Amino acid sequence: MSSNDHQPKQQKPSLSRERVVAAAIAILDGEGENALTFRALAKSLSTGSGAIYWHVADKRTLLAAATEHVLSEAIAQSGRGTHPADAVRDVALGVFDVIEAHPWVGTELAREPWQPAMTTLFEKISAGFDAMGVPRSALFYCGSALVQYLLGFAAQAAAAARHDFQSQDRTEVLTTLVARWTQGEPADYPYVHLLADELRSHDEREAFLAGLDLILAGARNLQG
Amino acid sequence: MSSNDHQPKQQKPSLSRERVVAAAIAILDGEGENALTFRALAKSLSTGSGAIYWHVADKRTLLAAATEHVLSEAIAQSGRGTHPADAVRDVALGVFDVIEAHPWVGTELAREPWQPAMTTLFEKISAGFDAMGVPRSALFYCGSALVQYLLGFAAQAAAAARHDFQSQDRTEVLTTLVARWTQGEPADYPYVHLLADELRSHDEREAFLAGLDLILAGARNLQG
DNA sequence: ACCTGAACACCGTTCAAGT
DNA sequence: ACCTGAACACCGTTCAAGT
Repeated sequence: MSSNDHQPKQQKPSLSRERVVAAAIAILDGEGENALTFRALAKSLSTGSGAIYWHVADKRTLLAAATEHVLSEAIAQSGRGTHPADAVRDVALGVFDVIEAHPWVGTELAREPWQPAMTTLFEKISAGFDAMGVPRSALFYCGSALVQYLLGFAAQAAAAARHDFQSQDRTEVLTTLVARWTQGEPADYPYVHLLADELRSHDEREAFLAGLDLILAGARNLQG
Repeated sequence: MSSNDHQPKQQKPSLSRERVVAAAIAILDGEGENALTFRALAKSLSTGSGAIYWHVADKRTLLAAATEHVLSEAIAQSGRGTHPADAVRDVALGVFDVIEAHPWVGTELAREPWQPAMTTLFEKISAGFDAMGVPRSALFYCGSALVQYLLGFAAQAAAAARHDFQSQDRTEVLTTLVARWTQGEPADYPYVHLLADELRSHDEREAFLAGLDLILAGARNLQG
């Protein structure tokens, strides 16, 4: 059509599993979980939807691969800290940060908790508890408890992000939540009403760390 | 066809929100989460799929109503115990038992944590922590931490149940999980390999209670 | 070996038409 | 007011046909 038609044709880069996963992550981050369909993915990769199946087995696998991509590096690099408890905190905060940045990771973890990266996480956490002096017989329970706390946060954060994404208004979402929260009679729900303001104004990271410290304190309590 | 054809025609009971929810629960319990479709539901109620929309707004609402139905009663009746910590344990165990009996409740909680029944749960838990002597300023964090631990268990239990449901063989599922679990080099994952046997043989209820006690011990630690 | 895109099976949801 | 069931829009996935 135009005069620069004769410049070398844009070499279409061939598809690969990495490019598919990268495109999936871009859609998930930019347009939300519901926007990820094989048709949308094919369009963003300028290919047919069937082509994707040559590189990933199905949507579950694709979601797992995307999760693994953003999670594994964060977990691998985490775990620093002079005291063992700090190292455990650092690992947990690594996951926290990933979920804040990519809420769909929270959805995926809540649905399919045992991603490969979670094994690395369990390893690091167990090492931390061991270094804290937790007896061998309690290591598994401590690790499991921390993982489950993490998964619970993931579920809650992902649900909140999904609602935010729909209404584009964080304050409105929180107001709605607090309204439902305080729907019961104050006489029947004194603590809920007492703590409703904190629900509205709490800092997620601070609450996350406070809960983490509860588990760490409980674990410290198990020292021989 | 047969001679008792002239008995009074089976009076077809009219539809209602309760009957729809009850039928949904029956499908979820009996045939699994994937079996719940509006077509299957309509068939089991001997009606058209459009009729259901007269009683429930959409599938999300239906799932929430089903969850509320099995969860609210369990939570309302729980919370007994002579010591405050026992009362908190009792509430948490109530949810544990519901999820063991109806794994789809775990999926739903992991996806949509703030069901109405969860407000009652938060109320009871907060009362327990207060009675344990947790300072007012830490009540919200303690309650949130316990809820998130519960949600994490819900996610994990539901995922396990989904896998069990597919392969009809709990041992096989566990073997596969442990195999993936111990896939890494023993030198790189010493704790994972050390604890793999416990992953295979652990009692869910015991592990759940052990994690719960970690949080309770941490909370007790906050006493003024 | 890898890509194309129409076709298939199956959803949730709507709605004109009935009673 | 409530029910019926075909129709619609939209999925994930498959597959014959191409290169």
